Amino acid sequence: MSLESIDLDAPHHQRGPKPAETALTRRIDLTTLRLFIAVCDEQNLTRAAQREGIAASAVSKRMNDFELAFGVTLFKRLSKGMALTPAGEALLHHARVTLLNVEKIAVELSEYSQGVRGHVRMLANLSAIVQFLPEDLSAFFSAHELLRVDLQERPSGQVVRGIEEGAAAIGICSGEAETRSLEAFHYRTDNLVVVVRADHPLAKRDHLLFADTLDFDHVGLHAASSIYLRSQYAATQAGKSMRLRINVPGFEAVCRMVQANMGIGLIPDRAFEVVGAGMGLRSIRLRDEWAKRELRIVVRDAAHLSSTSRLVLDHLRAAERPERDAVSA
Amino acid sequence: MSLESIDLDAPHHQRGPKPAETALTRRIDLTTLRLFIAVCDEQNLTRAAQREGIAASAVSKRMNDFELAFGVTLFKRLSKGMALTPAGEALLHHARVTLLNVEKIAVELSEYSQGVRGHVRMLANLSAIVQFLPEDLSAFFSAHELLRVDLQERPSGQVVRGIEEGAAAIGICSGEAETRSLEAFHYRTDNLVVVVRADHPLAKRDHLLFADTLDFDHVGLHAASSIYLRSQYAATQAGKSMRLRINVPGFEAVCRMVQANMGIGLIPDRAFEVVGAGMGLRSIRLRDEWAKRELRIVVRDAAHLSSTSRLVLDHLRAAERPERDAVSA
DNA sequence: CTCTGGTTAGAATCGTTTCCCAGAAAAGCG
DNA sequence: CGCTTTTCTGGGAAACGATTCTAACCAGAG
Repeated sequence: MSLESIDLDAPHHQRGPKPAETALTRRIDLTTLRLFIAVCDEQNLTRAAQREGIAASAVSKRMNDFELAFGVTLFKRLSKGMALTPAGEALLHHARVTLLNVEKIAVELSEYSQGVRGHVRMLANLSAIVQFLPEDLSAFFSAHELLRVDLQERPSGQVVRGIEEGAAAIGICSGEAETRSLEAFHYRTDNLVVVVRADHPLAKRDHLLFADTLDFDHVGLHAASSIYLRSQYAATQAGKSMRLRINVPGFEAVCRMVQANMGIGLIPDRAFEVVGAGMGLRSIRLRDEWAKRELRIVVRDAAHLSSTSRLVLDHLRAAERPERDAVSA
Repeated sequence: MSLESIDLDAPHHQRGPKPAETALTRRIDLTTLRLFIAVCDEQNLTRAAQREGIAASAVSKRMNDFELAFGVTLFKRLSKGMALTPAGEALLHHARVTLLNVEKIAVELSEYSQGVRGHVRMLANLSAIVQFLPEDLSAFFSAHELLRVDLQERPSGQVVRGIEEGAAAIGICSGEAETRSLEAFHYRTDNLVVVVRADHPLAKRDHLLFADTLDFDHVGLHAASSIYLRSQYAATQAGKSMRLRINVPGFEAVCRMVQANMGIGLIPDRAFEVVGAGMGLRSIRLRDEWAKRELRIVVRDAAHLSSTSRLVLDHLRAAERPERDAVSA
């Protein structure tokens, strides 16, 4: 049985007939799962029954029937209550995530019942979320009040993966991330700036080359961030090293650290305007070519996007033009 | 008299913070979700009913009741069949995920019914999976035939996150990853080696300093990998730059690229033995101190681990000793 | 023997399915 | 063009099946 158990997700045929599996799948129902969780929580069938507002005997029957149906013992019946077996623990984990999912369904559908007309799941990296999405999405919402967006932050690589797997419809990632089989569109460009205290030797400069900053301590973003990766690489190219005092998660944290005199930071220009403006810090534009970065929109298949997602996609794609390219018409 | 009206005493102070939500959650059941998916797939209620082996009117009723319960329209009823509304699409997505989960439950419980005694979910980084886990786990399975392990590959940072969130019980990540609130144990150490073609100028060397390799083109791992990060940093420290021709995902791909004369590669020693041995390549040990790396086991709370997970944890922790530390007995 | 906690039995109840049919909209056909 | 046929979704009554309830029973610990 060696490594067979390592998750091999063989893509079965469309809806292959699952001979015995289907029969068992049908014997699972949410009420049973809910009760099962209650019993696990309380380690006591009677209390679980009270909590769920149902007779204890009914709970007992459900648990027994379930065990019988699967030929599995979920609990050890002790005189003091019920204790999970390993099989029970396995079930508990899956039951929890399943019910969590069901709650999501209820919440989302309730929103629709209260007038929401569409839902779009999005993944985006930090730069996009901090700099552009708030305004773009709020502009979008003012035109489409009844739409909702579920936005989650992920590093660019995970964004691509999430879109590929269908976890979300629209993703925004760094232009350097491999988009593999996905369709990609230009979204925005930003420019990295150096963040320094007002009393820093570099504070009076108008613009800089990254190499000029390498004589000072740096505050870095977390290691998976593309800014961190890119600046490390640039330091290497310059034949110098970057003196990192600390790595923090998020642009605001970078600014705080800069404020606390831990070093200088490197963040996108718009991010500085948003999170660092009121902190008495200075931002200095980087002239290096790589400091001008692209953010891209990725989708699995633009042609088959849901109408709602398409609205969002079109809006995001159109968002930049008024600011930079004059529309020729 | 529906169930709501039978609200006799039952003071549920326990946890009733979801007044309306709970009620709605209870109106969702898996049969309805399954039927709903069938209707979406077929875009036709009658065919969906046939496929599920049930009367069409029953399906119709379920769909209508469901829509009524949530005050939502899921389908546009066309004369040619049923077409999803945005609300329907949202539901479809979640319904698919939920049913997939339920199938996992059925599969896993079936395994238990066929004798499996325990299940452990693991996350590990690539280095661990390629180098050590196959042997360690297979040794483990030969001692515990009736246990199962679900192993998924993730970059070290995501491993930590997954363990924190309870997505898995045991994680293995780079020693450099921040383990935050997790408990961490030593797992193994490996040593990076330089992979070169047999006809490469460095091929005859017995050992190297990383700095010696910087005059040659490199084949890099994907940007999130700790090897890539670490070697970039080392190049910086050495005051040189690393000339990267290409980044690839996986040790075998690195070796293939080296074979194809794209440059030299940097991978762990054991990984070379496993994936690069038969490719006519040479591996040269790196003497740099940082090239000796640690892999760590992380868990959320070793004291409260399930008995099955504990077996795995103990096995993994004990795995290295026979090779390095002689047991004093 | 008493308390806690789980299980069983039988009756009442509730929900679901089925069957049959109606209405509505295309599609086929003279 | 009008008529019939097909296809599809919805509605109602009866039958069936599953779940629940009450009440009693059982088993171990203190």
